[in-house]
Amino acid sequence: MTRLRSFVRLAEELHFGRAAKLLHITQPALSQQIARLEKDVDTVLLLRGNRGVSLTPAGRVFLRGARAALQLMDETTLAARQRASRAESRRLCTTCGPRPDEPYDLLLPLTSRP
Amino acid sequence: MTRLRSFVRLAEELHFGRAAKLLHITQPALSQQIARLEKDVDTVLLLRGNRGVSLTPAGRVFLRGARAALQLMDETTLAARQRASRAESRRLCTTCGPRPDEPYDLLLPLTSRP
DNA sequence: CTAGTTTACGACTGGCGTAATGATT
DNA sequence: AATCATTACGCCAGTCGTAAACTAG
Repeated sequence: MTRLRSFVRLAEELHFGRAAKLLHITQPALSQQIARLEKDVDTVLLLRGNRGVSLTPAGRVFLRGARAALQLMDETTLAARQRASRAESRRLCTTCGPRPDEPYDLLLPLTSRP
Repeated sequence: MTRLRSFVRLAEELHFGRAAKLLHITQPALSQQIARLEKDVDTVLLLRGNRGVSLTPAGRVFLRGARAALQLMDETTLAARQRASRAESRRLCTTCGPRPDEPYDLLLPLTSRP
């Protein structure tokens, strides 16, 4: 996951030094992350030039997917949290009873049910 | 990432033992993964009953997102690999020249260009 | 020599497996 | 007692940071 975020940042900056700084890690650490990512995907995602970095076609493809996946996970995490808070506030509300999709046995341990 | 796959599998099986077996890890390892995942998301995703496990509303929301994200990453990895292979075979083909979206300087090191 | 990336290496953290503990029927 | 999940703990792989090495201009 961290590797994906690092890759996206690097693909935006096209410069290991700047990207590493923005990610609050050192340049070698970023280099290792990318190396490992490329090894996992088994594909060269970017080309190291002496005056910076450029994306390969595979890298561009991967960038789109990585961005989408990261955004999806962020949204999902947020949605789950919000869903939990909503259930929580409803559980504390004494006037509203349980609903079909939210039975008490999914919200409370059996021991602490009223 | 592994945690997401573990969670999805567990959500399908609703049983730590079976899910762990299918994931080829031990039950405690799976328990720890889920615990860390819930800590990261800061939300209870599933409720441990004595006769199995059940998803919370937040867990169901998270499950959908996790499934989508995992599938997206799988597809992306595959797509990147295929893109790389395609570029590779085209690079080896002497009759087809470079295209606008595939300039030589992204496919070859500067030193080994014709 | 400078700018930029990678390699080497010691140290730390995370995650797994085994074994023990807890809780419920 | 039996079943299912969690906690405790030792161990190994992964990852970080510092420092050294490599490459191209």
